[in-house]
Amino acid sequence: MEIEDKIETFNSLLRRRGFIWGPSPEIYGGFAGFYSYGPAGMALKNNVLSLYRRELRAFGFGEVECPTIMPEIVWKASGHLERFIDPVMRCEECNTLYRVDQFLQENLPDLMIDGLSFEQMEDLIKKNNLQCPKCDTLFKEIEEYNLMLKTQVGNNVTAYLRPETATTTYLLFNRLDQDARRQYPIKIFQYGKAYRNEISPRQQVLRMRAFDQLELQLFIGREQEMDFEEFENVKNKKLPLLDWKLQEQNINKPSIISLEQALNEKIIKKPAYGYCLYLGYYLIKILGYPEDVIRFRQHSPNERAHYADDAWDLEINTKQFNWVEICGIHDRTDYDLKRHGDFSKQNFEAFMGSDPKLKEIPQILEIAFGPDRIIYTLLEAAFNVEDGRINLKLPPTLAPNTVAVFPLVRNKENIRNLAMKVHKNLLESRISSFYDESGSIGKRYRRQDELGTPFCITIDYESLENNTVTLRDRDTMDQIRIKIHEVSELIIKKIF
RNA sequence: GCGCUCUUAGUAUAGUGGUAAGAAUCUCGGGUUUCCAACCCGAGGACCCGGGUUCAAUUCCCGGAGGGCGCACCA
Repeated sequence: MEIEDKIETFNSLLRRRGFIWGPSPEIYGGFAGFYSYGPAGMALKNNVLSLYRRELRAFGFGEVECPTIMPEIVWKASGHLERFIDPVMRCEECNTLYRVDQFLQENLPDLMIDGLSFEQMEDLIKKNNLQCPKCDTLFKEIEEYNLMLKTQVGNNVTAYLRPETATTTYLLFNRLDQDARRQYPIKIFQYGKAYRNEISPRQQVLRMRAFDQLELQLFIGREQEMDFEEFENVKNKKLPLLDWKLQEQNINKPSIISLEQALNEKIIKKPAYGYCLYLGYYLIKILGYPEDVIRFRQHSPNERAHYADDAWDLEINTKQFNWVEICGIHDRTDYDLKRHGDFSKQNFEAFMGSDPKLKEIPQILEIAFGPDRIIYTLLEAAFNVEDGRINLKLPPTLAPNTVAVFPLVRNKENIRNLAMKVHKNLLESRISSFYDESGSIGKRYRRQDELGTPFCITIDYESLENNTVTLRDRDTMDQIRIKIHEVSELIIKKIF
């Protein structure tokens, strides 16, 4: 079969080899915006997550897990109830849906539409006899389109599935403050599902209605944001930064500059925020993305979320979907804790600076990863077709199988037995080994190449004589002979 | 959500108003095989869902679901 280096080949690989399936449930025709991971995809995701958990521990982060459903008051306080509900109107004739605020701004450019209530917007429509541009039907009433999924809990109590994990982390603030013994910044992350009722989910797992988030939070004082010890260690690191002023000039090539320079040129405001940019970059780099597919893109002031004072997206350049945001870094200020303090009647003020008399509400810096987007972009970046051979160049630590073991031929009992023994020994060392004896040896190598397995071990006739095996490298296809009793040790050494 | 378009084994496809929907790859069993998708034998597996037209629908028509593209949307 001819293997072509095309995006279609990649898309079918995702399904064939059990990375991503869907939309789920496939046997019932599918439900847009919902996908499943197969064994290979899940192994990859878990490997990324274990790596991240190890790294975050080293960077001083603790992990929490909160419920995915929260009562209405939480989302009132967070601002999501207000901001995640869009005013829309539907043409009764042709059923086209319009975003009311944008429609009004276009048709009544002299008026200030931002901030008007639903009733005020409805009045404007009636007064101006606005009609559907497609079929000239008059508009009637405004409906709500709620980007949050609503549900009922217990005796008809309204609740919402969380549209982000971050808010649920903030609700723990006074617990965390005690737990951390008031040492700032408090570094916490949460991994889990979030839900958004996207109008039209597309682009596979890049815009799902149920998706994973991995969100890191720094609770930090105003003084510490500007004088941040850990910034000193990273200030010379160079990052590809595309600030919004560059974008305004239609420049889309990022400047590769050090964080210190970015701070001096006022591209970023706070050292602690610069540290967050670095941390986001570091965690993405260790997954093995090539340098030139990564950039940071700053949000323009009107693109920012309701809670953000500054926001940069870490984006990956993909073949299929161009630049894709896989991580967002937000300066959320004291917005969240202020609001939750007000709504819950709690006092979240703490002594955080050098003045022992001055209490303040902590600032929050957030680094939000979309693990599903990481998995997709990582797979796409790893996908290669080399001389008709699919080679998924995943970093060895992340590959679903670390090693595969084959008997050179399957009809020689002693070769088979030795191969199975080698495989079993690897498993006993808790190395994820895969045993395969079906088909020709070449076919077995290719199967593993498609899964990104970095090493293949083959037991041949020589193995029977001198207890050695061949170790084949995925990328070079070169083989070396090694002693059987050194296999596990060597694999571990090559991987870590 | 609107418009256009598409939907056949796991994957990528051929084809048809009427016997057994065809080949590839794939999977399983067997044979062969001293290192990169080799070969031989045998087997398995599909017309997205619902309704209509018709003696007969996978095929034509309508609706739905899902995918792609464009528009809108994307904290």
